[in-house]
Amino acid sequence: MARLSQNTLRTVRFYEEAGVLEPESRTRGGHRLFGMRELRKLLLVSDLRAAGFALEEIRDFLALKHRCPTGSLASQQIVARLDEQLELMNTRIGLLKRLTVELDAARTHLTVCANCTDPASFPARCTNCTKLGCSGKIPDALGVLWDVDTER
Amino acid sequence: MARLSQNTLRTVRFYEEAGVLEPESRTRGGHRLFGMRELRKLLLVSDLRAAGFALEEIRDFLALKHRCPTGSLASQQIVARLDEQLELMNTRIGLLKRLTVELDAARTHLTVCANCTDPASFPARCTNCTKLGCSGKIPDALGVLWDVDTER
DNA sequence: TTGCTCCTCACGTCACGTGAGGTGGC
DNA sequence: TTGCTCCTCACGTCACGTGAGGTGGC
Repeated sequence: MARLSQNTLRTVRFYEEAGVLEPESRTRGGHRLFGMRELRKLLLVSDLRAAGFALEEIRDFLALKHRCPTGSLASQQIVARLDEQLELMNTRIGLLKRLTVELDAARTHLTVCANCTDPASFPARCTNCTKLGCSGKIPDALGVLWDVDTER
Repeated sequence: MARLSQNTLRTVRFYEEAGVLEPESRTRGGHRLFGMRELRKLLLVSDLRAAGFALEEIRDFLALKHRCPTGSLASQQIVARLDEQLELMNTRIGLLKRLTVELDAARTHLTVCANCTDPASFPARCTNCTKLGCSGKIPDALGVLWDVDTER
């Protein structure tokens, strides 16, 4: 289970403690035995964890169908939860994308403008820079990294 | 600082303990005083944390320029680190996107195919489903949620 | 003087990591 | 019988949360 899912043994055991996974049986010596169902569940759990969801949320999410009296009610609840999760993930994707743009701008500035100004004050002054790819101002992230006041 | 950066007071203090932030001075009573420089740093730190980086990595990253003898060396090192970080963030974005596609497929299946098969076995059988938007097979995530063997 | 905010311990929590010492199973 | 893997405590860690009890500053 651990190897197939790229997790550690400790993680699998911790998920069992948390009520997310359950071995289908045990060997006489106490070794846990899992089937395909639990493996597929673990793979989904790993993805949801990587997406930033807490174990408790995940456990509740997985238990939703089991706790609904009718299938159509379960279906409704699951759709509602999926909507919440998709929204959260989209905002996370948005944040990551904005940050990549910001860091990429810093990278561009450092590489493109390396020698376009007085080396002593690099990368502070770039107002009149005419190099290709230079935005003409210091990206915020770079200002912080270089301990420079960009004053925005 | 805390309010302006959408963090808690505890978080700001913890970042100080971790050597990431430093108040520019203290009032007689011990109150921390911060300036714009630290606020801008904190905003970057918050973004990097949200992107999944550890405080220690962030601290080292911020200290890079300070620990390089020359500006051009610092520039090189920072560009190298930015490249690593951008790659990591891109893989994270990829994972999130794949998961959104998967969960969205589950959502579609639950809403579009709600009544296209025997309600008792829903959402298991969808092989001959002709509804618009139905892929004809159960998305993995939905299989797990519905505790159904999709056998892939 | 009254409120509200900030201060410092200090213990709690979440999701695991990391040995210590022992057993299982091919 | 030898290796490698698994087992159960149990304590450590990271990034904070959450009071307890006290002071600051307008």
